[in-house]
Amino acid sequence: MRKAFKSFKDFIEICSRIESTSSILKKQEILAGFLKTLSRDEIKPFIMLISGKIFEKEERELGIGYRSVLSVLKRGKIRPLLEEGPISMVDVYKRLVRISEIKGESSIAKKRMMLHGLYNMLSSEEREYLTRIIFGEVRIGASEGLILKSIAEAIKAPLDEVKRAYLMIGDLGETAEIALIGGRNGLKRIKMKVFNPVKPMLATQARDVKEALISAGGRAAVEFKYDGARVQVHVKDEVLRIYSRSLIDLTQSFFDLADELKGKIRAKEAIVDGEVVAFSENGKPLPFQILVRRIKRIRKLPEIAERIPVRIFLFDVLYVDGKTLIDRPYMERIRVLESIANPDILAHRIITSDLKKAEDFYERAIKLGHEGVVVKNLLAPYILGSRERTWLKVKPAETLDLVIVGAEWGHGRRKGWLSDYYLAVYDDERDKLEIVGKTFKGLTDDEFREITRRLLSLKVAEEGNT
DNA sequence: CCTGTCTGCCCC
DNA sequence: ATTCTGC
DNA sequence: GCAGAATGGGCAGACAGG
Repeated sequence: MRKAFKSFKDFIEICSRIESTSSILKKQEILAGFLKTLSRDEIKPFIMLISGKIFEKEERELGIGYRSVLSVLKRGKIRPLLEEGPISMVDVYKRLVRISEIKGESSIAKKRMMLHGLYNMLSSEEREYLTRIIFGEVRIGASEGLILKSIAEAIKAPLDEVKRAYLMIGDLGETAEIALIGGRNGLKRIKMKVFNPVKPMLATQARDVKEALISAGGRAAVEFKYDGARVQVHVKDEVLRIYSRSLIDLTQSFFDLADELKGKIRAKEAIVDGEVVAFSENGKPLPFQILVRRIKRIRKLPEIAERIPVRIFLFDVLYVDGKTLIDRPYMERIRVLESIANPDILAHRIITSDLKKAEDFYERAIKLGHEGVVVKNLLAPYILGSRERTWLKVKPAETLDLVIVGAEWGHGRRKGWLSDYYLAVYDDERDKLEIVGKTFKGLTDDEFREITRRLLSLKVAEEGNT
């Protein structure tokens, strides 16, 4: 069957049809229908454009943002040298890729020039969509979930099969390509593979240890929750790579850790899950803000690495030597993890049904400078890319003593009250108040009246509305 | 060199 | 990361 | 309760321009 090439205009038409449809099922039907008419080279560009991403896992960036678009739009339209036919959907995508490839001196000007050329080929409606694509804000209600459903519908496969494949490869365009070309068999062949990072499982919040322990089944694992960056470590023979939560390769940023880990994971192949934490010389954990200085740093990385040593704490394992473990219960995975990893790179954990012991463990985590704990159901499988209630994080609520240093008269319902408060924190070292923010929430009407009265009695100056 | 501006499926 | 909203 | 969309703060790299 021969398929007609899609113009960018066809793409826009589908976008606006989906956007103006409120029913999710209808959107899905339109999308599935369109997917079926695409030739193989058009699948990936289409998926990327409609989800407003241009790139998925690639280490590439567009380098065009708000400022560049604004400057290009201000230039207005120029007359094209040749009257060209309608631009194809794939061509628009390729041009965006080409823009991303421009680097080095005067690259910004060149990028803007190319963008200008592209805008000039488009109608005003097409331009609007292109702008939305560039900002990653297509927002027509065709997000990840709907696209997966549409792929499933297009090839008449169960949604779970498509989802499973997507979670294993972590790339929507590739998933669509495999599904639409290779069908259900193509999807089934996809397996978890080393150096193919997958989306990590996430935890939901619990109020306190008691609530967490009860909902985790009474007897549960309690692990330290570290204040660092979530990472996935992949090993095969002598090669080791470290990926971030969003599947970015961070091996370079943590080159020292990567080296150290090679001798500490005893498996031919493995994918493990953990947290990287910065430590001070005296062995105290440092806050995330310190760690982040190493992430994606290039300049003076060795010096920074020396100054900010990091440790890793592994708490799960997804794959070992050809075996995918995500469907196995937590306890079994932990046993495997303990059998392949050195004890000094494992997250601190206890397994208990005793609330007192769990709470003591939590207190100890806080005292040692960690964020709190994560309480885990012992039977829970590892659900890729999902926020699950089988993992419950508990951390202390942030509280701060603040002083109201300014207020604005309210509008509408709050007319006559001071309702917008500037808050400051007292800086001991410099003996002065530092404004840290502003709030207008969290008070009842009576409290507003009371605060207005008290603030007026304490007033030192007034200007305009403030 | 240094400094300011823009950008980023950034990290949390 | 958190917060809000619509389903 | 869930998923999606919107939001914030801070940080470093790349480039432009002096």
